[in-house]
Amino acid sequence: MAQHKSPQRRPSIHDVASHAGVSAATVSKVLAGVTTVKPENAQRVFDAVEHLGYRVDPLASDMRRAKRRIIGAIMPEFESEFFGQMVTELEGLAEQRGYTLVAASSRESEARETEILARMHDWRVAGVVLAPVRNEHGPAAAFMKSNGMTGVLIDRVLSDDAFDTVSADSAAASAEVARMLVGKGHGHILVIGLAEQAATVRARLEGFRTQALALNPSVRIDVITSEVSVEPLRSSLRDYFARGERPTAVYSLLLKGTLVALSEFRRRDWHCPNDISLVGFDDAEWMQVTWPAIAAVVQPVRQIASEAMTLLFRRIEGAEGPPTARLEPCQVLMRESVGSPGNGPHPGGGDRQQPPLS
Amino acid sequence: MAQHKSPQRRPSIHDVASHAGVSAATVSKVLAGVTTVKPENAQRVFDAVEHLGYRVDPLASDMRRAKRRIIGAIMPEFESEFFGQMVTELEGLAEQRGYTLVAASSRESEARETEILARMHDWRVAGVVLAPVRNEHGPAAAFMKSNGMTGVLIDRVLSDDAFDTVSADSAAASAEVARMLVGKGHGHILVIGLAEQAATVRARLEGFRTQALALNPSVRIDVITSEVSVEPLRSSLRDYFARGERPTAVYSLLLKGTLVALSEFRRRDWHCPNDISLVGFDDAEWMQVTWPAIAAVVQPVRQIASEAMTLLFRRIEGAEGPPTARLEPCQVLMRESVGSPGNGPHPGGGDRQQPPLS
DNA sequence: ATGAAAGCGCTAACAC
DNA sequence: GTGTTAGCGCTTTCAT
Repeated sequence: MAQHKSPQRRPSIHDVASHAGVSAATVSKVLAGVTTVKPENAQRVFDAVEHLGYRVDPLASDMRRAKRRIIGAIMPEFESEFFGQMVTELEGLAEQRGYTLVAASSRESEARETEILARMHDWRVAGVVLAPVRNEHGPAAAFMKSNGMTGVLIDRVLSDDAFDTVSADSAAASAEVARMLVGKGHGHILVIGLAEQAATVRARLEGFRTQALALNPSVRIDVITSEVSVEPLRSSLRDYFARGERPTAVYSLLLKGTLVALSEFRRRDWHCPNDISLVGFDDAEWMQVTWPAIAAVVQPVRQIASEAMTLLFRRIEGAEGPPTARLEPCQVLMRESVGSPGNGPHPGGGDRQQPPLS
Repeated sequence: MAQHKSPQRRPSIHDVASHAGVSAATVSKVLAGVTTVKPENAQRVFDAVEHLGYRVDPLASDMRRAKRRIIGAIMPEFESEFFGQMVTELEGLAEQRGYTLVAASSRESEARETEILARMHDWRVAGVVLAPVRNEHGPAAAFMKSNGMTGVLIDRVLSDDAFDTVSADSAAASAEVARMLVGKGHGHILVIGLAEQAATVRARLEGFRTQALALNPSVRIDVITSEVSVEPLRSSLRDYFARGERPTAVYSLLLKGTLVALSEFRRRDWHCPNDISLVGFDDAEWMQVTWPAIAAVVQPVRQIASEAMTLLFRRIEGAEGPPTARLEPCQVLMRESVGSPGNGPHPGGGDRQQPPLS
């Protein structure tokens, strides 16, 4: 039980040393677990530590070290469940190994991403977990490379020639979605996404398309993507429907797209799954309580986080060898938003017909 | 433009000093913006800095300072939009002032909360923004107090005798919800919440009850809360409905409760707003795209964050005086999940009747 | 087995 | 104005 917690100056290693009647160096050794210290002295040190409520100052301790026990994490945003969980996991994993995690949000900006990275470099972080805004070929990864930083790239990446990468197996998951949709008889499917996240989105798209066409060569797959942000995507989608296109199912390659799709369905008073089916990449808690529940691809957050940290620490400890590119399997959650085409009312070119509600 | 970015040893202040032909102390002064340096020398320093690509090591720099330029942030979780946005805001605000934000999730555990705080104390953070799991009277705040840490308490707090507090004006927002619900003719309303977050939840409950009864003394207000976590709440709610209770509206005092309410409505095939109305504390992006859109109280995240940081830095800079307790106004977003009672089918004790969907 | 000494990279007094 | 001198709190040779 710690006592003497004076709100003022915290005890330093010297206080412990003098209290234990040994030198600071010995205290340091004892606390580092060096076994060559006389047990009796070690015990005195432990007693002094407890008595004074001494705790190592990680900042001072890191000063003398080559690599500081800090891990940087850069996520595109913190607002979604996916990245929120990711940060939580990474934090726990870092803490387990005695490291402090410093997380920052790039707010979907590559410029900010590099600035943050520079700041983390200033801190001499031991390693970085970067979830790039776009993909592994952006300026952030380049910065890390040219500054000899050690890191792991996650999420919107496929593989890299300098860093280990870990991401969800988008292609496989998308193929499974294709199997389900085509299996249910959907012959005209719209896929929506943001193209900037090139690597991942392309993988998702290709995985889907390949599997769908393999199962039914005559299936029609339309694609709407936006280069920039989510609003252009909304307009494109609106135009697409306005010109009378009537797919029986929509597959959104990202969460924001799922939201956009739902809101456009609302505008037109279309209900899932009778009027149209919907599947989205990325699950969220609300998707199982809405009416209808929304089918979704669940990314294995914990596995990605844990694999990323394992690889990262391996590199921090000096592991050599070519970078690895891990793909973690996803789970596809079929829910009520997916039905068979032609089962519901599905009025021809039907536009809005009634006020919303119920 | 920085050059000579050797991936190896980064230039130190001494490298800059010798390159500029001055002492390290002078470099330090120039970089700190001290004006008593000969302009010519200052320029040589800047040149050297640019030439070498020198950047201050914040860790080393903090060593000599009393307060380190680090702010700690502890949130109950990162997975919800509210806390995700909060961290993003806090991070930006800290960065603006040249501070690094270290964020950690207490994962809704008071024990972990204190551990994190202890670790942050080890780092000698200049200040802490704590969003306590329960309220301002928990062990975390006590720890801060007894260790003389400076901090601000946010979100699940009302006021404290040692720390400034900033939170949403739950009571006022709840009163507004009451006005809307009672105004629409609801005479039997169920309020659900988690009681542990005592301070805030009680404020919300009382704000609601007081206003509702003022408007219509005969309104019936049932309350279901759980001490522990969300699952008991679900059971209680299920029991409540199972025993035939049939309020015309539900007001959830927290996001998880809204989710639970929706999923229980689903179980019974009740639709909003025809079968029952719903309003939730805490808005989320999905609430406006689901069918129906869910009415919600929006907390002013940015204002809370900005006010908290302002107060915190004032204290860090040594401001004295009694702690303040700020309440930031919320916005109530009425949406389709709220209707007038008796407008829809609303079958008496009606249990499930049809398969779900549309 | 232990301690003295020398820093890590930087800043703050205090001379000059 | 500027440099010298001392450290911040800790770790790490390297004598002893």
